[in-house]
Amino acid sequence: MRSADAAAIRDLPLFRDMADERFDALVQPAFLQRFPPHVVLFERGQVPDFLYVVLEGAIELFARHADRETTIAVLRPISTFILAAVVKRQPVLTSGRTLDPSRVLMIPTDVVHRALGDDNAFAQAIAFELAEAYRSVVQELKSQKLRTSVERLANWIIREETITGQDGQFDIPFDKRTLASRLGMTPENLSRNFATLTRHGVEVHGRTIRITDMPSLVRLAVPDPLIDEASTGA
Amino acid sequence: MRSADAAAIRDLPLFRDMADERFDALVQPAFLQRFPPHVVLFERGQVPDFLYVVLEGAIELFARHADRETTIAVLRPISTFILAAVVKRQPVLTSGRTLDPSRVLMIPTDVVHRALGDDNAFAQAIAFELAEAYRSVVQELKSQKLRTSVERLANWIIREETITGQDGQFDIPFDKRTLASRLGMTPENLSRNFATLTRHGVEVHGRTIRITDMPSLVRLAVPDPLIDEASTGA
DNA sequence: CGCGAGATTGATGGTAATCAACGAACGTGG
DNA sequence: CCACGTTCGTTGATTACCATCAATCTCGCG
Repeated sequence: MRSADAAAIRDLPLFRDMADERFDALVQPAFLQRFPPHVVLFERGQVPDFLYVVLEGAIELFARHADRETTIAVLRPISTFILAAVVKRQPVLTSGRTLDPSRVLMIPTDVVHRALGDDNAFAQAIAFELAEAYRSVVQELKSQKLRTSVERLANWIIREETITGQDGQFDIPFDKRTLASRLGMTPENLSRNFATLTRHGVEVHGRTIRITDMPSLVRLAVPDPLIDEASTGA
Repeated sequence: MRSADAAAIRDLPLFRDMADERFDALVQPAFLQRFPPHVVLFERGQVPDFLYVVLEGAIELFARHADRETTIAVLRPISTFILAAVVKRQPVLTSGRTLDPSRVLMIPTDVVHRALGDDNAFAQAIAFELAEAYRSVVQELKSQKLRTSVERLANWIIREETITGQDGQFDIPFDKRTLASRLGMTPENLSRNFATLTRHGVEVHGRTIRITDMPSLVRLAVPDPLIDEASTGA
């Protein structure tokens, strides 16, 4: 593993408070894998053999049902995923695949469990991580149940702009079809929603989005901290 | 506190593995409160002072946005709630109110945090509890994004029947309007969906639901373990 | 017995999915 | 270097699903 990676992982909330030797015990048996884009890392329904940490690239968690498919989350560096299934040793509820070329750390489930039992700081960190993940899905559920699709899009734009540049402009970090799936709509509907937002202070050129009239956009979006605000990360 | 309550709480996954003295330290400073129906226990946006455990009755977690409102979860005995906000000391994302007359145990946040730091078994139990809660919301999100409203209702009926009697009949445990909100539809739409299910092996009389043709109902519902199956509870 | 909350039913409109066709961007091979 | 094909996105037409508004019904309870 690159030393830059090791440092970055070490600094994750999940590992930050561990003793050095414990951290080593966790990371030594781990694999660092590189994946091309659009590769499935695991299928839903399997008890996971590994806890994953995305170091580079992007991972999509998605679910299929009948002939429908939807994106549950898109993970960007540096985040863990399928922690809950690892902790409970239960089947993962989603499948996972790369969107971009990605580097992923894979820590065997048994190793995680050993650390969970041995190290109280680690157990606490896992509790924090899961609490954060839980809150984030609740926000997603609220967004889905309380907003129309164009409102979800508008709020996504506002949030993305604050995360990235704050210069009123940014690029969509993946396919529009993936964005549509993330936001719970069809690609066609996403197109139309972008067209609608044209009348509310948004310009779209390819993947580039520019906010020309933030007050107008905010008026339509009605952002709500209890739905949109990312945690401070503890 | 009634000794039957104490025993029941003691046996919760969250507390089961604690040493006796730790459990006492947690429960001694707690309050046992009795609430009438339709009383708000806490409002969204506040950092919670207590971790709640519902011992009797039913609690609804709900969210408002603009002039819309939806039910995020209904808690029945014996479950904890707003654990994630307590663990992270962050504002709760939902408000909470009683549906029925309820008895609720309230454990001060500080006390929970002390136990979290002191007791590895408790920290692990919290991680498990949060993992379970996380998975449950992910299932809800999948249901919401991948199913139509009549499918959600059909699956809810199947699930409820297996949980309660398995004699093909049960009572809806709350108002139909609450059920509608839980399932993400309007009361009017719930009515129509019940009417639709009449043609698929379901009879409804007031709050009583009887399944007369399970294969037919299953054919419409297409239940999916990764959406509908409750955890074994560890 | 009559009131009132909850539930149902009907009529209508809006939101979003689907089906279909077209257009733009990109990569490949001739 | 350009023709071609493929993929992705857009646009249009239509349908399905669901919300809303309004009226009526039911039933528990004072």
